[in-house]
Amino acid sequence: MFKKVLIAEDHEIANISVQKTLQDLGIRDAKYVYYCDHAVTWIKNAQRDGDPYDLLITDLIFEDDHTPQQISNGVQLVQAVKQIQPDIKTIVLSAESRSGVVDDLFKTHAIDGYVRKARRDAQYLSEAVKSVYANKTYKSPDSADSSRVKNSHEFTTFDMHIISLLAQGVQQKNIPYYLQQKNIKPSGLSSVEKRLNLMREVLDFSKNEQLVAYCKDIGLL
Amino acid sequence: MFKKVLIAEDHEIANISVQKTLQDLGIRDAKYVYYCDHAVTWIKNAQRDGDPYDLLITDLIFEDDHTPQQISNGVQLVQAVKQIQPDIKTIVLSAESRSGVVDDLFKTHAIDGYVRKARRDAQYLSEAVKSVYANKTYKSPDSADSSRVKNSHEFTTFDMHIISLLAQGVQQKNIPYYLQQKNIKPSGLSSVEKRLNLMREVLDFSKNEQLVAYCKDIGLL
DNA sequence: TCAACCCTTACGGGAAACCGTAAGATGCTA
DNA sequence: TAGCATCTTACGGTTTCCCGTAAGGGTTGA
Repeated sequence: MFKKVLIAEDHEIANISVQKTLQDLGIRDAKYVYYCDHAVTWIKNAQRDGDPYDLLITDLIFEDDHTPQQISNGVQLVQAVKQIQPDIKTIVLSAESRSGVVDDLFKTHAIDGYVRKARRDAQYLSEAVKSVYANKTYKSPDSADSSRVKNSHEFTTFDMHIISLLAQGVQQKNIPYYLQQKNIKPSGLSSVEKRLNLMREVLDFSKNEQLVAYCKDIGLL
Repeated sequence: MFKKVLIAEDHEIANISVQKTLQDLGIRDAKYVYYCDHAVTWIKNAQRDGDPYDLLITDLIFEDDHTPQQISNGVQLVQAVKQIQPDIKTIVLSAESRSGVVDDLFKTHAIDGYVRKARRDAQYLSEAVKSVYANKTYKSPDSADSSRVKNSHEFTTFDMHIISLLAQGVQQKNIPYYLQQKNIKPSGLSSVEKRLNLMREVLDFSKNEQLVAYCKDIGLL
């Protein structure tokens, strides 16, 4: 089993339980911190001292309490930690249920496990730690049934820029201007219109409001 | 200190920590349940056996896991329990941060304490239990900010119907038809337009896409 | 080099949404 | 009941959006 584990979780109540779960798994050396910056410091120091951590368990959202922090959320923390110690295992523990966000964690940030804070989260966390220790990835069963991909659409960054601008209240006819500002390749109004039309058609939508709602739901916005 | 305490909290991780917090306060007889209906049963039986509970600690939101329940959230639970045993003390433990909701809990449902799930929630919970035992109400300090109401907008059910229909892809000009179907009072197209215009103005938005995004963000959709 | 192709952009007609104005309906008060 | 206020609806002109067509611009391959 893992020897050294670092827990980054701002909620005291959650933090306590994670500690207890790890104890029940026979993990003695568990350090728990309430801020992302502290987590980075401990990872750094352990690495420097030749006694690195085996596993990082982190939340996604850390609440701002007016203590200025360099790193303010779990995604940034995972990135920073992997830069310091690329071989560290990571499990994310969060209430996030949107499949887009969770899938992105595995795909883009190469996390090893995801446990959604829900009914049997302690049990699933225990299973996650065991799975990850066996070099397997783990996703708690109640999280993210991304199977509902019916007639899904692979959103490009171009798509996301457009939808993001719409959600910010930019008028369609002004979108080309904003795209040029960011040096995004197709910037013509017709291209924007064509792309929106395609997205709506694939997803069987009729209005842009649906696109915005859909992207919010799956966590792309 | 309280003798008998009942904890209703579906998240295992949170439940474990609440138990531990109570133990640290010297409370031995703490029963913990994961469903509202179970809570009601235990309150009833204890009352019947002449050994009632002194305190109920409950979450607000209980996730549906396909186990059919009579009572599905903390507000309903508090109401039901007070009907069985009016003198029981109640502390709500929840992530809810909207001051309106919290204030309503104290005013309408006469709860004795509120602890927001946040950084020092375990510590605040401990303080809450002690305060409530001393017949004082308690509200955790971080749940206070009712100041962020800047240019907020109180959404009516009418507003929500309109935005919901938009998010479902209904064309604006067809919304009157849907409103009539549901016997919603103003159903004219002009009324819909006026209302949308007002909402956009109050929130300083220019497009309906922003309204949809906003409602998704604050959990109204 | 030319030609075929794909991607991007420009244009124009028609539909929908936006917005101001005013007429009608409802409700309250004197 | 008359008068006033408020809410609802109807109607138009303007803007924006939608969508099909076609022209420009770059790449590839014979």
